[in-house]
Amino acid sequence: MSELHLSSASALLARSRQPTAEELSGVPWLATLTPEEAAVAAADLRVLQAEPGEYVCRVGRPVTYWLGLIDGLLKMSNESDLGMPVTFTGLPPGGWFGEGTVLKHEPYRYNIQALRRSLVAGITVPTFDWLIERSIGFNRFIMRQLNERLGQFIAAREIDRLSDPDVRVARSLASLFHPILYPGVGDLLRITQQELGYLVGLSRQRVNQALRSLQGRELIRVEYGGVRVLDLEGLRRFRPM
DNA sequence: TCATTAAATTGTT
DNA sequence: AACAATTTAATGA
Repeated sequence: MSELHLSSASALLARSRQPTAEELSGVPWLATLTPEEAAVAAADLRVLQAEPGEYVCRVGRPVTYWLGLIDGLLKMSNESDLGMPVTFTGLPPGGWFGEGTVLKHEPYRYNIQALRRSLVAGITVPTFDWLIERSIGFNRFIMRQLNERLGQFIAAREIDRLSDPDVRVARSLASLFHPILYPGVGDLLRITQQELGYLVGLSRQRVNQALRSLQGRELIRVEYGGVRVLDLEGLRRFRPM
């Protein structure tokens, strides 16, 4: 996988463009704003295409945007002081991230890398601050987002401790289908078995085996280039027999 | 629109 | 890790 990264905020800016109307509909929090607020936010919104392997943001970089995913798939990793990857989280369409660091005006604490060609959206920090100061709906969205993400990170730590590969795949899928954090996913998640392997830390073969085990229990349906969830609760509760 | 070909993804060993 | 089978995407008549 290539090690491209954005050399600076200006590089990101140069490659970005204004979103189309269809792309705007993929931004879940716009609907929580008043028409006036939404107009301001939409005017500031930029989108850019991230290539596979490309870093959207890196640890330590100054924050210039609050970012979200419209289409594609990102991998979020958190590194310890020693540079050892600690937790991985998949980031499907509809997910927005970095609000914690944007709020505090601190450098990014995560690496965000595109697993495949992805369309990333962002608003500038001043606009983010403006919405926080002004919009009740936006604050509600952010508060719920922070709360849900905290729960997700706790779940991710538990998943890392699990030994049974089938359970790990089941729980990881369940967190990728989180309806509040990732409203853009729907019931069909576009992810290849290879990509899922990267996220869960398993070989593609083992992921394939786990997926058809889960399919055998009517929890999911394996499709070409994606997974359809039939029973989200069942995935969360899944235990090997 | 259809047929052909290449590329991506899956299923199996 | 390798291979065959399947699905999708792209191309051009």
